[in-house]
Amino acid sequence: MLPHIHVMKPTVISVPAIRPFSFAECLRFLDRQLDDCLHVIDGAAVRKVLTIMDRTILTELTGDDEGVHVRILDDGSGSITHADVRNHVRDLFDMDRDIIPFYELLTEHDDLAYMPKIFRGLRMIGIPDLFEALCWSIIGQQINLAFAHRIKRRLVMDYGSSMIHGGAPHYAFPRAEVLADAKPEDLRAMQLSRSKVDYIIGIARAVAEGKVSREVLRHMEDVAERRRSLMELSGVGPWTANYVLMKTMRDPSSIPHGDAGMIKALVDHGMIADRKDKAGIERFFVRFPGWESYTSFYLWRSLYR
DNA sequence: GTCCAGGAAGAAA
DNA sequence: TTTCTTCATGGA
Repeated sequence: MLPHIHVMKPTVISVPAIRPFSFAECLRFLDRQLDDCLHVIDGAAVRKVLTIMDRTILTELTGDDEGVHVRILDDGSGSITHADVRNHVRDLFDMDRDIIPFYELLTEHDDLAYMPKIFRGLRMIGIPDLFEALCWSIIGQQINLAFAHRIKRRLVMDYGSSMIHGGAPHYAFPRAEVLADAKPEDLRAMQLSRSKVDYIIGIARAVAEGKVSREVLRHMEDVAERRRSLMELSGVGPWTANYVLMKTMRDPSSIPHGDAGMIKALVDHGMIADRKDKAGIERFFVRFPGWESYTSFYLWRSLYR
């Protein structure tokens, strides 16, 4: 049996994007001082454990205006192909989308025309793992993001796996099979509400049993059916369903209705005067057909200037 | 003390 | 069907 030998020259995979693309702008969104435990910002690079087809690898992502460079720091079991990594990163940074039509719509809007300039190349950062997206959105319901990240960190550190690099652990979100068997009182101790504990365990079981997955959703007739299906899960309302459709399923037309941050951005931009002006919000989005998700994401981005 | 955070479910009206 | 109430906690 051969001894395990470390590869001296780490593998680097280049992933080109459809321009305009800006890795710096994507990094800016990831680095919001929110202490996200699922990636580590290190200067111009971000280290992140990627879960691809149920296996984990540790990567260091850098990039420029042309794309992303993926350095494999730990290939885990070694069974992930470069093509799989490339496809995963393309999805994570939404790199195959032509966002010029979106920029044209923004430019036509007097109060948002600054966005294609200031945020140029920003892509909607996704959450490829459906279970993570569901849990994260449930954790974040109705509480501020800093608090939500603290709760997520406790959950991930207790139930997630990690890969060591530079003496520091890098975490992957827990598998549904693990959280399906978690003790409710242990989750409750992480300052999740009793309701959210029930939601998360229930969804973990549904995902572990294969009742809910990206594949199951993808095979449905249309977005409306996917939305209905997600909302059948206890704990998933309109906001969460649309958030998951945006971040995981890459639906271009889902709006996170009721989202506190989005509404604040609309008020800040003078699009609506009253936070509960639903009709005003509907009127606003009429100007961005097919780009409602991106518009919501750029509105979120505007909150961190 | 009050109000708001990247809401949802169950009860009440 | 629409409108409260409750849930959890922290910060402004």
